[in-house]
Amino acid sequence: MSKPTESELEILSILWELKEASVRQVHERLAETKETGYTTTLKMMQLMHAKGMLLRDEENRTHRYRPVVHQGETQKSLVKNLLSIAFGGSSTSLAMQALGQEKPSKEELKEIRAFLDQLEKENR
Amino acid sequence: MSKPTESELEILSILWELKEASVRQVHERLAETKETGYTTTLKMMQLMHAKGMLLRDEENRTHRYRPVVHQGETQKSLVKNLLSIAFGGSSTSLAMQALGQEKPSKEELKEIRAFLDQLEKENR
DNA sequence: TTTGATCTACGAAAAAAATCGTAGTATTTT
DNA sequence: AAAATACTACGATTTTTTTCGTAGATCAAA
Repeated sequence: MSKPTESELEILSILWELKEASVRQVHERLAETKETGYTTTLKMMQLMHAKGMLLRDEENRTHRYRPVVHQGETQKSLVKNLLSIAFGGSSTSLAMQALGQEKPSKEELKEIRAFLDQLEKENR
Repeated sequence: MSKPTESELEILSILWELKEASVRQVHERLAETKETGYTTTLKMMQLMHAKGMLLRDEENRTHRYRPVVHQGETQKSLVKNLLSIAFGGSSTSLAMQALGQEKPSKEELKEIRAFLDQLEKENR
């Protein structure tokens, strides 16, 4: 599947969170942070549906949408792309850049360390 | 400064690596992975120069370009953006996603662990 | 049952990004 | 010095993405 555009991603993240939603719901969320018309959101979601990015339940007059791709897969390809295009492929520097930005909590630190141990173990 | 587009980033990363280059050099590198015409690259770089993203040395007939923004700053804003738009702000999951993608070497693992220790120390 | 609100569909336009051809010069090669 | 090659400038077009108005249908409220 082709890479979602910036605005498609905005919609996707809302849907990932809500699991499923109407255009109205998505639009309301979008409008919190962004000046945009209802029909714009509608069209956007129709397009995404046409592209196969969203599933649509047309049972009721108010259609309900769900994302086709899972957040994890999308994250993976976005990271992959970012990695190659801006970090010269170095996941280490990307990771550090991220962690420096939004400091992890104690629990998260633990989690990351465990993850690193895991990686190291596999690596031989 | 506004966020670079995908193709602008491609050019930027080449320039970050070479520090400074002619259109021809950049184009040659681009062409390795991408089907594209010379004048397209030229125009692109002229545009980026006009936008203030690239410096241009016009001393000689063959102009030489250099990036204005540093890789680090750009990485920072890209990560920030990705974090909020696709990872719900969780740097931990972004970091793990990245590290899982491109496994770090032993040295890098060390580096990351040191970085984590550093973070933890600061955090109190 | 009329009025108003809410939806979808759809066409079209606007805006943003990317591509490319041509012209005019300078430089190098033959 | 003629011919081939390498550059830049620039306009224009194409492609992609985003925005929005209008029409028609359904539903809810007065």
